[in-house]
Amino acid sequence: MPPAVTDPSSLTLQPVVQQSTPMMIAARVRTAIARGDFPPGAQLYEAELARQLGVSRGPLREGLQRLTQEGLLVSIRHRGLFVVELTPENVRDMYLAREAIERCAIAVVVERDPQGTADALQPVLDEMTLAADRSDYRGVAEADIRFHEVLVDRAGSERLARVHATQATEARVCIQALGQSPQDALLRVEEHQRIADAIRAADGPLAQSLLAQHMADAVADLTQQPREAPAG
Amino acid sequence: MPPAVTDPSSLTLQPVVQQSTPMMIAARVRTAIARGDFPPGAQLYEAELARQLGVSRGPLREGLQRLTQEGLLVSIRHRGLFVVELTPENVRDMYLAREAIERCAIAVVVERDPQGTADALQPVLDEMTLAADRSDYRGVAEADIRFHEVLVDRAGSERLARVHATQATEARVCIQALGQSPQDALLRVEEHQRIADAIRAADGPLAQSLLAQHMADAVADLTQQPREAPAG
DNA sequence: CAGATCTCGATTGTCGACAATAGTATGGCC
DNA sequence: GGCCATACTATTGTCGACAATCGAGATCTG
Repeated sequence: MPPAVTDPSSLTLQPVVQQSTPMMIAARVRTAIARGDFPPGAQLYEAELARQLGVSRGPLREGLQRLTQEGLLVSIRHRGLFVVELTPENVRDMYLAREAIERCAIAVVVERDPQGTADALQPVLDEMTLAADRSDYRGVAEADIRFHEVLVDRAGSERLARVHATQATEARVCIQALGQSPQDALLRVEEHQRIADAIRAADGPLAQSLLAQHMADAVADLTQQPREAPAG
Repeated sequence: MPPAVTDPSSLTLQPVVQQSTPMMIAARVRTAIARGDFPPGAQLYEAELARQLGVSRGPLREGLQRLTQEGLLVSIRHRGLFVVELTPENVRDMYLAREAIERCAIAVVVERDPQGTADALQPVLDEMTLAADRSDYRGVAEADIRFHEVLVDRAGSERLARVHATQATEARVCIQALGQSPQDALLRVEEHQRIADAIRAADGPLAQSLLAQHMADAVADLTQQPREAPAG
């Protein structure tokens, strides 16, 4: 056999299209919802969406079914599909589920590769810090999401990642629907930094309890219930 | 206003049809897969399935999209839909995700209502014991699933429950594809009883570690890797 | 006879049209 | 004037048909 031009494993030219159309549609709509184009409670009209995306209603409906299965949309028969509402109860449930997944992710990465994970987390933290310094709350929020995404991805679990992807979108919806103050942003950066430090130190329980505190703070903010304020 | 016949909240007569057709289709197919009608790796043919269920391919595809989103089916473009394979890696990942969810459920129920949860678990345990006594491994497996379902439902979280529903189906597929020995059945009953006891004692960490051990045992069985055998 | 190429069948992917339903606006009645 | 019944409209739910793609078997060539 004549020698190949290069090692086949190195030129990895990826397939042109691999994922199904409904999957891509779901991704698009998910992003749009996360961006705030469709606020919580808004109805999604099939005909218009299909027109905008340049597809028929068939594939569109299949993609929307996926988002409904994820819980991002709620379907009312013969009425339509609506973006999930952010009731306090819903928010608490969202963060409960997120905590379940991320606690597991922490346990795995601490066991597997705490250093590498902390290293992967650091650039995200730097970006978050930068965004906080220039009062770019949107940027802080995006980095926040990315932090948790990186954390879960590092666990290397397909299922954890899939569940978390849904939760991250819901989290984005929360953040979108929420203004932020400078002290909140700084607190958030601080919390994430501590979690990363605990992971680097391979202290799973500490990282998990810091995570829980972080989540509790976020829920308190979102549900507008005053958390225990420090005296003074 | 004349007094109502009875308290409206007590006569809860549910709507005739409320859930969407794709949702019902997904439930049917999910059950069929759990029952073993479609073994792991089998292809699902749209036309035939649609004919059997008495619906068109449109709604059927929408329902199947849900199962694909759940991870129970895998889609290959222009090839078809296949039931997920039970590779060792897959099994490990499945149980990792299950453990994440159920640890959280335990934490919640221990905090909330350990007694009530233990009481709700007891009949399932009794049934499991009975099944084990008469060597009804299928019955043991069903009770096993039910145990975890009750546990998660008791946490009262919509998201946890939804994620777990998927995982329970995958677990059913595992169990379906697995023979059992008498000593395994007895061990399993024992493990579940201890978890329930720990929950009744409101000892969250103990219950969680027992759960972890239980899951590890199951994975060891399923992946056919010998777990550390007690000497003797 | 081995290998590659071509053709055919089956299955999936996509679309447009029709039917059914819920909400809305209008008209009539008390 | 207020309330109920009715017709209408917009949207969703469903279906059948057509197009695109892949795999397998047959065919041809060296």
